[in-house]
Amino acid sequence: MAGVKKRFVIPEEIRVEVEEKGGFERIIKELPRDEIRMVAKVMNTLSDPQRVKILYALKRQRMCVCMLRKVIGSSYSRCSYHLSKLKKGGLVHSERLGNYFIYSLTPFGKSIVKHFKKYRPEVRT
Amino acid sequence: MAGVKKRFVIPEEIRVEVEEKGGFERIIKELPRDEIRMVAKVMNTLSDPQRVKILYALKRQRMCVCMLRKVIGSSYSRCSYHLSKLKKGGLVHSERLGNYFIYSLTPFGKSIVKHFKKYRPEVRT
DNA sequence: CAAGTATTTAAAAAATTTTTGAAATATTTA
DNA sequence: TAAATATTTCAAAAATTTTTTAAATACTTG
Repeated sequence: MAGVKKRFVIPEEIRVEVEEKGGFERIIKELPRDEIRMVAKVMNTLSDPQRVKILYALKRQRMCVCMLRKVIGSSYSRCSYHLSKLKKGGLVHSERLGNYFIYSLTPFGKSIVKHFKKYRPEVRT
Repeated sequence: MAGVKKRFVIPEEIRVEVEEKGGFERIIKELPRDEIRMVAKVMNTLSDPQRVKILYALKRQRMCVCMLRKVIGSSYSRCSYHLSKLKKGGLVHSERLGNYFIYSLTPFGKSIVKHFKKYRPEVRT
């Protein structure tokens, strides 16, 4: 009949474990929604190798856009697009120096770059 | 004239810093290409809030697909799509239990989830 | 073995992201 | 002030990712 919700069944072996933790609904309710959103946002900002490369380069040395575009091998506008994403994500910031814009890591950007090594599968423990 | 490469100019203030580090070319050459590729890959796998949510849920409790799809509120096939991405990224693995597939974090997956808190801007130091 | 359940796969459609190329800005220099 | 330089912005095109729907698998149970 229409509108009948089919009850879903958790396999026995798993249900035991779930009950020990206060039930499925509770596990769901206790997920840290804000943290999840933030993590996904940062991950998304860095989901492109060129943007990650920019971050690595800036970790070593602040640079103007004409340098950064050499680093990733791209046009100005492409580089600018990536930089604006990184900026919107709060990872880099820029200041004008004459005709140039000098980009560098924000404290937040630095704190993240610091943990990059965690993302090498070699680290599997 | 055609084919003339325009030499790019690094602003004075920056060039001093760059020379101290052995020059621009060297900075570029020493970027850890493999690490950059790996970082971007992991970030890319987790660039979606639903996938991050799955990881958080699995950190707490191994689950079958019918549970995970409730967690993220989606259809089977959508959930399956995300799971296959996570699997391809080496973050989760699955084992059959009768009619069910039970998903859980790989050691690599666990090692990464462990560092999620780093990705909250509140952590800015 | 037929029917039911859980899940995956495949293909097409929809949505999002990235790239490109041209034009707009702002600053410096002649 | 005109010309040159560095960079951004915008809109269209191209590429990629995600969603949807339907069909295919594989296991379990009657």
